[in-house]
Order: sequence, then C-alpha cells, then structure tokens
Amino acid sequence: MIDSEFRNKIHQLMAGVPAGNVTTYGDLAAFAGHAYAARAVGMIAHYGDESLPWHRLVNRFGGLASGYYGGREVQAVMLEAEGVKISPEFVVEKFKDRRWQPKL
DNA sequence: CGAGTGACCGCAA
DNA sequence: ATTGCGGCCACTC
Repeated sequence: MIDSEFRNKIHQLMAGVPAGNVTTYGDLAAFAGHAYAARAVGMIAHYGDESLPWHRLVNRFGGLASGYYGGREVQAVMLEAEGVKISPEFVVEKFKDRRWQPKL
C-alpha cells in the first residue's frame, strides 16, 4: 500500500532494481524528490516495509548498511546469491560499476 | 497530540 | 586532508 508519494517513489525504484545490482540511499532519495532525505529512505526501509529487496540497498561507500534483518552477513549472502560480489568488509566490489541508477 | 529517534548524505571550516 | 554540523521523511513512545 502506498500513501505518501515519497514512499511511493522509494517503492517503485526499489522494486525496479534488477537482481545483481545495488542502489544507494542518496540516489533513491534524490530521485524521490529530496536529495537530502537519504535518512528517510533508511527509515522507510526499516519501518515502512518488510517485503522489498532492501538487501540491494547500500550506503554511499558501497558498504552494506547496519540494522538489516539478521545482520550484514545475511545481506552480503543475499547479494552474492544475486551475483553481487561482496568483500570481506561487507563492501560491494566494483560498486561503481554495479551501482544501478533509477533512470538517468 | 508532541517530541525524539533513525539502515544517510553533503557541505563548511 | 580531516572533523563537525545541518537537513529531510516516516514511524514509535
């Protein structure tokens, strides 16, 4: 269910992220209309939804976020299962190349 | 109803 | 180059 347009955008973009790619909070927030609302994206991810592929969400450095269900290790495994290589430090390898952009 | 927190990012000094 | 601060939205107590 979608109420706020901001959340709607996040849902749409998040659901549109193809497996094997990752996106960042800043990009989602920017495409949602608020480049400085990256924080809100994280909140929506944690409290707003639970059935979306949030494991494809990474921070600006390409590192897995914290507070994820189960822990970063689970998220890392999930990403690897989709074809994304994760470094031992929980950082997406070639993140710059794997960084998926909503539309651009 | 009001206030605070929270999975972040960008800029300024 | 590094450190510190501000700002957005949503959800909870």
